[in-house]
Amino acid sequence: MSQRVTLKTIAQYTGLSVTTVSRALTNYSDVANDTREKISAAANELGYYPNQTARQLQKQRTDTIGLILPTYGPRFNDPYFSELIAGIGDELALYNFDLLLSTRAPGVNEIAAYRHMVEGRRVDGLVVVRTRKQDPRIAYLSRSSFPFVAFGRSDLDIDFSYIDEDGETGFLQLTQHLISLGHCKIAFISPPMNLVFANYRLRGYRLALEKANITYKPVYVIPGDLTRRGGERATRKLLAMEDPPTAIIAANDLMALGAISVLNELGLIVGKDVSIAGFDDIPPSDMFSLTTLRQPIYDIARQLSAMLVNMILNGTIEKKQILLKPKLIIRNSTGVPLIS
Amino acid sequence: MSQRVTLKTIAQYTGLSVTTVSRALTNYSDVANDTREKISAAANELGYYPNQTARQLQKQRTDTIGLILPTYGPRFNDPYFSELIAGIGDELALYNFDLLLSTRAPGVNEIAAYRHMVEGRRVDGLVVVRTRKQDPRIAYLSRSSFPFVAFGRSDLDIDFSYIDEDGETGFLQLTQHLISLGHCKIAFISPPMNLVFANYRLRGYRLALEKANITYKPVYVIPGDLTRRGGERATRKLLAMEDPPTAIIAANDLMALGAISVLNELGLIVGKDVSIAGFDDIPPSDMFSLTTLRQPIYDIARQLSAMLVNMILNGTIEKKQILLKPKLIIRNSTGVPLIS
DNA sequence: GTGAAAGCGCTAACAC
DNA sequence: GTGTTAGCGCTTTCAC
Repeated sequence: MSQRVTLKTIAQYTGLSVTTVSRALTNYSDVANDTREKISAAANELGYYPNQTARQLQKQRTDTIGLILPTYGPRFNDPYFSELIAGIGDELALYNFDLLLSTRAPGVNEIAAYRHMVEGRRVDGLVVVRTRKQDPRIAYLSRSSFPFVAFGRSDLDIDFSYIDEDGETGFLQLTQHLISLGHCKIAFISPPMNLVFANYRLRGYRLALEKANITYKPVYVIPGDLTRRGGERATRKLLAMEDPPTAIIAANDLMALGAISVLNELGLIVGKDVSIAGFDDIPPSDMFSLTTLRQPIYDIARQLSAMLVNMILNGTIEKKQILLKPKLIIRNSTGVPLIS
Repeated sequence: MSQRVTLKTIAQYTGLSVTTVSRALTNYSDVANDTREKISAAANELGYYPNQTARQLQKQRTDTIGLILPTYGPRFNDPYFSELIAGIGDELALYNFDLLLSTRAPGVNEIAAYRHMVEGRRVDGLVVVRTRKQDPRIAYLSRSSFPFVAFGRSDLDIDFSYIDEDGETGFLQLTQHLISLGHCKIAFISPPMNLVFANYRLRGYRLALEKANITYKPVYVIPGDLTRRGGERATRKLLAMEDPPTAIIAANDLMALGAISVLNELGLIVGKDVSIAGFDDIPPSDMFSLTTLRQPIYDIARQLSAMLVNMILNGTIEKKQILLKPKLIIRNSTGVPLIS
């Protein structure tokens, strides 16, 4: 590898001091015009590029934000994450910020990964996704007064910036849609109950039942894990019941797709024999004509990143909370129940 | 934000020198046992965590590898990328490496993003994906003798490490499968032709036709862009021809899914009215019973990362080239053609 | 075994 | 306008 070109190299080459070279190259303060030109000519010629690490150390800023993906199990594959990353990446590009990414399963190592980024000063801020009720990440970041934004709320008594979907209202609407079609045996495949949105979504579901005077049956609520496999397992259980539901609401689209694939396998017709609905409206969902609640993940990710960068750049203290209404998308996976 | 704890803080606290503290904390050389204990006690108490930036500057190593996602158009969403990131992230976690990620459309800014990571010394190595025939990224990295590995080959006369799928053999098999079913009007939705794998895949397709004495018809080859929308557009064109194909091979699953969605829309039955096949075997593909060539993206990503980290850690010079055979997965999207 | 000194490459305060 | 000095936080000779 050829000898690195540093400010020193240019300084020696031009016979000027390192300081002057630095100033000329960052368009700082007053440098004589011909000096500036001489220096940038030399910089070009020598192929100078500033060492970001040195700059970071000096400026105590990394121009980087961090994201640690909570991956449950190996080989996670969730369109949610690719939309998220695309949104964050595209937005950060506008500010010349970089994204430092780790994948880590929730648990002990997880906080270590956060410490590494935070206390190791690898990033200027963090995006926290899939918030949990007693979220140790949020507790930790808040305690460290480190800049962060979250995709989702938490049950902690902590004031922080977030964007979230109003899952309660969403599932209220969705469940009411099914009820209006004539369903009263409606099952719910829930997310892991430590996730905050699990409660909101479940609450919306229960509220709709209540309003329609349908008795809430706990056996109809099966815990899922947000993966397709999880959706499949839960659906199999539900359909094996002696009094199976006529409609299944999954807490996200991926599990709903799992449900659909089980129905297909059993030769049941989606939206006829059993109605299915989800949440997210990820790319494949329209192809299955899945009734769902649309959550603009990409846009939310962009907005979150913008919020975070502004916090960092302006040192903003006040927190911003945004609650979005998901949009009900009715497709053919939900229909009137068969007369039984 | 509370005062940062550095080596100096601990040094003052314990009355020892910064050097000794550093040595004690990195388990280096000989430090008296009680000194070491005293120091780690103090470090714990004060909540010390080494500043990674400073360490990087000193060691001239970042323990980070870079990935710049070539995103065509806004809101890209390709399961290919999430599998890739998952694989890289999981593997890097084993080595305590981080991943620095950018999204950038191919073009002028793209190389700037590479320069930023390479010459700005932000990373120790790079993963290049979706290689192109005259790939400026590979040319650049090779010229800079910067460690990198690629997912895919290139037409450049450059020796570098890569893993690639044998697309030619794959598409030969896939096309022969369709021919054996009785198809002779087989269309091909190609990737952008500047991508290296486009040629291999096209070549496999043509080779199969040739071997079966089927005349190659250029009108049956439509350029796509690897997205679902692109697959839809191409399919519409193909089906509107006066002599439409009975089978459509798409260069990747995403475009194949686009083809399927057009067929559904037109009320045509997949695998019956028209056969469809793809490449990748991404998660949704099995749900559409898509015949495809399986490419283990996640595993390839892990292996690529391992190769790269080894190059970095051991300063390996010799290049490694791996060509994998994709596996033909026959499902119901391909069937015998209708008698016409 | 421990410390002093130098330096990674850069920016910033202060002189002149 | 430009140079000198100091320092970001760490590791690494080289003395003692």
